[in-house]
Amino acid sequence: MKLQLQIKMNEALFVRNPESSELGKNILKHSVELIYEAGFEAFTFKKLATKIGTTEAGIYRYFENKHKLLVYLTAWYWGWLEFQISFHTNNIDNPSVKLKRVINLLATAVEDDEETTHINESLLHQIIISEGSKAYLTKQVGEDNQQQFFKPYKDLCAVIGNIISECNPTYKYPKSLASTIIEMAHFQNFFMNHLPSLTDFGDTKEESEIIAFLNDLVFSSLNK
Amino acid sequence: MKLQLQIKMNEALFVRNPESSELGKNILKHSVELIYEAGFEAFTFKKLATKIGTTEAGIYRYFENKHKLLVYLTAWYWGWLEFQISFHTNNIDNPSVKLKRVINLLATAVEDDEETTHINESLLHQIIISEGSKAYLTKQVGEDNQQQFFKPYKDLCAVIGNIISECNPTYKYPKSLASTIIEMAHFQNFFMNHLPSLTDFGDTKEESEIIAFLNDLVFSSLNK
DNA sequence: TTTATTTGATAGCAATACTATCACATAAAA
DNA sequence: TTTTATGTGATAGTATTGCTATCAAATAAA
Repeated sequence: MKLQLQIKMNEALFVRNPESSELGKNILKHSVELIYEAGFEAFTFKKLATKIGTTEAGIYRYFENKHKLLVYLTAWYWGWLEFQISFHTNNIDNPSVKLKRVINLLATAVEDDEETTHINESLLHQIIISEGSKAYLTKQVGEDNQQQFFKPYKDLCAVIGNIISECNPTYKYPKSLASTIIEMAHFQNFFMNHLPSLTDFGDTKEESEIIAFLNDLVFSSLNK
Repeated sequence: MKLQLQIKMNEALFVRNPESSELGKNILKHSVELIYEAGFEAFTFKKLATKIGTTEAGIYRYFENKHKLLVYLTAWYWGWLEFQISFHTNNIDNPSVKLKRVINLLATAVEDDEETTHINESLLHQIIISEGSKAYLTKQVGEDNQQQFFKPYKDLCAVIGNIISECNPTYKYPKSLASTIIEMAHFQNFFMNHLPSLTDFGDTKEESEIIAFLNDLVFSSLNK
């Protein structure tokens, strides 16, 4: 059985639904690869079109501009990750165990699941680390937020915040701690690989150390 | 007495030293204002030139491109902040008191010190919150780092890491905790103002709450 | 078989990101 | 006082980016 994971995306993120056609799926697939290779600043629809073998105008039929495409990809990622979390923490009663599992999922490089989607989750994970914050660090955050573009991110944050509150109902900052975990799972990874002196993991460059750091951080706060 | 605070900048960041001429200082002053108003993506040398009353080519005589200018401004900010920290924690023996003071400085909106420099520190602080990470979240981090562009940031992180180690010599992640404090002082501020559901401060939007959160986070970790 | 949908191909335009050149003013050096 | 160096202004030009519009061919649905 080959099960198709379909993530319901916000309609305002695209002009034409990229999941609805071959070209659309190609745009998603190759944009992930190209952003990964070239970085978001150097990424253009022209280059993407050439890579796919279509024209610039063809891309514009699906996405208004590259910012919307980036927001689409990040939203997809957060939706996908929330599914992964609900899947992997299913049937776990102990909220601390659940939270540890969540931290693992956040900070672990994902393997590409070739069966389920045309998107390479492993590359996308790297993109989220390097480019993810650029989706909201803009002048238009307000409007984008009003259009619910960041709902998947906020939902995920709420889910984690709830697990935190389960661990310790008196803890005062569940949402801020949740967003801290999410951001730091990525930033410490980026720092470790590119600006190692900002971390304590420069020598080994092991994800497991980031996980240990985050666990220490979180459970110190919750078990005071 | 009017004391001139001069921050020694990395020579590779500029073509011609902007501190060395009136036009140069104007570039710094107005670029801070323009990036603040328009955001970094919409900021161009053309617009800056028009605002100053010079030409595009005039700006290029000082900065190779807008990325270098952003890196310059962030480097300046971190240098300035390290000075503020060493100034305001001078003569404090107790490392915990020192660390609290540091968290305050990181998370508090600075007032512009019109006397000392032509740069509006208050606007620059806002720029660092919204655009700061774009200085290093690029494909060229490696080369930029080799040229020591991020030294002021790394130095600041080292300073804070040392205070953390003074507080608790057995704590295993002083540098990662330091970079976490720095980043979160800014990100929680950005979230509070633009994506409030990612924080616990959406109702009040008070900086003091971010400070309380960071203090709780840090001293829970250090006083286990 | 008609009609709607999707794509490819081409054109074009305004803005961006630069580089190059010449001339003028001014201030320091000879 | 003349020479020389320095900083700025003005103009021009080019490649790329970001985006819109139009037309025709191919394919699939009605």
